[in-house]
Amino acid sequence: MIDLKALRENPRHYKDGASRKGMAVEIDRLLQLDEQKRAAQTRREQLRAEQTRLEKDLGPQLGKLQGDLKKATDAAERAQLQQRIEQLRAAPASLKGQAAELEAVEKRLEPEIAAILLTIPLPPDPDVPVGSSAEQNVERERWDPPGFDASVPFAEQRGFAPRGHAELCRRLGLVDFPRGVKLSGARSYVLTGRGMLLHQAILRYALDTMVHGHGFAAMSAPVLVREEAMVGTGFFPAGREQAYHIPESARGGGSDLFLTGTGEVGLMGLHADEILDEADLPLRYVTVSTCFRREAGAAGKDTAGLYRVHVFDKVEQVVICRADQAESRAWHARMIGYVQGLLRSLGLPHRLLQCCTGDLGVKNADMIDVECWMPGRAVEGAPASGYGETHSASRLYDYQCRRLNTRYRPGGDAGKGPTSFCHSLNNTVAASPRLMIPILEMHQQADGTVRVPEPLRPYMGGIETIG
RNA sequence: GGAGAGGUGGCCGAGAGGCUGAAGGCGACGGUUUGCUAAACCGUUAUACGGGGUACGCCCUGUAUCGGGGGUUCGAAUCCCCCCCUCUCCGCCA
Repeated sequence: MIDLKALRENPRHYKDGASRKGMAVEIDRLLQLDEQKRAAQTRREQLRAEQTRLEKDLGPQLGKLQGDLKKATDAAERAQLQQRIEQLRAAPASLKGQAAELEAVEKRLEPEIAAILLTIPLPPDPDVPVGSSAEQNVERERWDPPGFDASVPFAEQRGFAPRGHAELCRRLGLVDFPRGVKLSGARSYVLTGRGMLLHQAILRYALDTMVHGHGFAAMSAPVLVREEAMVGTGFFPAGREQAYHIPESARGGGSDLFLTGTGEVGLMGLHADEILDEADLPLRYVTVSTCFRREAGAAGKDTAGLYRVHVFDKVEQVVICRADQAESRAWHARMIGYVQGLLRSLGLPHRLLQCCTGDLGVKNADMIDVECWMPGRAVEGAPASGYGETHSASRLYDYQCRRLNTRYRPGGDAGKGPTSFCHSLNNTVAASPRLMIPILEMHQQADGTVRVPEPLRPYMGGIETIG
C-alpha cells in the first residue's frame, strides 16, 4: 500500500508510476473522495468538541433542575421546569444529530477509499527500464558452467539430442503423471522413488545453504491463511483468482481461508501488526512450504511436464530491514547472489533478467528474475527460448509492510519515539519440481541416465547417477 | 463438540455512570547524588487520524481508542445486546 499522505502531496509521482507499470488507476477519484472525507471529519470533530463542552456545564444544571422538578408541586412550576430541561437537552442533541450525519458520510466514503488505495501500485524505481511486457525485460548477466555454452545447441556440445524432462522422468520412473491426473486433474503429478528423493534433496540443500551458509532463520509458515494475510502481502485483491479459496464461513466457521501460492505470505504475515525492535533488524527468514496456484488464465500454457503445476514446494527467502533505500538495494543484490551461488554449485546455466516496468506487480519497485537453461525447452535456432523462469527477486520498499502494519523503532513495542514501516524483500531459493527440469535436462547423459549434481548426493543416499 | 473463566496502557493491576487517557506498581528513558557499580530521590513515559504551524528535529490543537460492533443516556472503561479472541476441564482426533 502506498502512503496516502504522500499521494496527496505528489499525485504525479504515483500517476507516472502506474502508467509506467501499464496499470489503470483511479487516483483522481481517490483524492476527491479523500478530500470529502477529511472535510466531513474536520467538521464532525469540531461539532463533537462543542458538544462535549456543552455537556460539561449542562450536566450539573440538569441535575439541579431535575431535583427541583421532583420537589415541585405546583403544576405551572412543574411545566416550566420541564420545559427548561427540554431546552437544555436540545442543544447537544442537535449537535449530536449533525455529527452523526457527517459520520455517516465518512463511513460511506471509507470503504471506497480503502479499496482504491489497495490497487495503487508502488511506482517502479527510476532505474527500472520502461516497457510494457516481459518481451522488454533486459538481460543483465549470464552464467554457464565451464565447458558449456548455452547459446550453442546442446547436441553440438554433448554429442546427442537432449530429451525433455518429461520424457526423462517417465523413462527413469521419477514421476507418475497419469496417476497424478487421476487423483487431482490437470497439472498434477506424483513424484516417485528417486524423483521424490531428488525433489527433497533440492529443497533440503537449498534450505541448508540459506541457514548454514548465509545465516537465515529456518521457519515453518502456515500455507492456509486468512484473507488479511493475502491482502497484507499484496497478493489480494489483484491476484485473487490465483488463490485456492476455502469458504469456511459458509460452513459456519469463523473466517474463510486461502492456500498460499508462496511461503512469502506466511513469512511476512508473521510480523503483521507488530512493532519490531530496530536492533533485531534485519530479519532474515527462510522457509520451505507447499505452494498452491490455480493458474487461472494459463489454460493451454505449459501443460506438459513439471513446469507449470498447481502444487509445488518452494524454499523462499525473505528479508525485513530498516526503511533505508540503500539497505534494501544491498539486500536485493545479496539475495540474488545467494541464488547464483546455488545454481553454480548445481552446474546450471542461468541468466538474470531485469524485469521492465510493465512486468512488475503492484507491490514491487524492482524485480529481477532468474531463468535457468532448460535444453528441452529450446526451440531450434532460438537459444534464448531455452531459458525458463525459476526465481524471482522482489524489492518492495515499505509497500508490503505498510499493508501488513509491520513497523519498527528502537526498543520495539515498548520503545519510545516514532515508528517506521519496515522494508521487505523476497526471493526464491529453489522451487521444485520446476528446478528439477534444468537439473535433469542439463545433467542427462547419452545413455539416458542423469548425473546427480554433487551437492545433492549426500541428500540422496550418496548416489551419483539416476538411471 | 460439551462445561466454565476471562479480555483495561510495554507488562502487572485498580476503577463499577461525569472530576478517568485511565490510580498504584513494575519496566524503560532523562536527571540529581556517586571514585566505579548499585541503591535512593526527582522527572518523563501510548497510538492513530484530522486541522494549524515548522528552523522538516518537531511544536500547538481537536477527535478517537479500556477485545470488536451496535444500543441506553445530556454524558459509558463502567449499564444492555450481538460478535470475536484467549485460557482451563471433558470428549474426539493426527
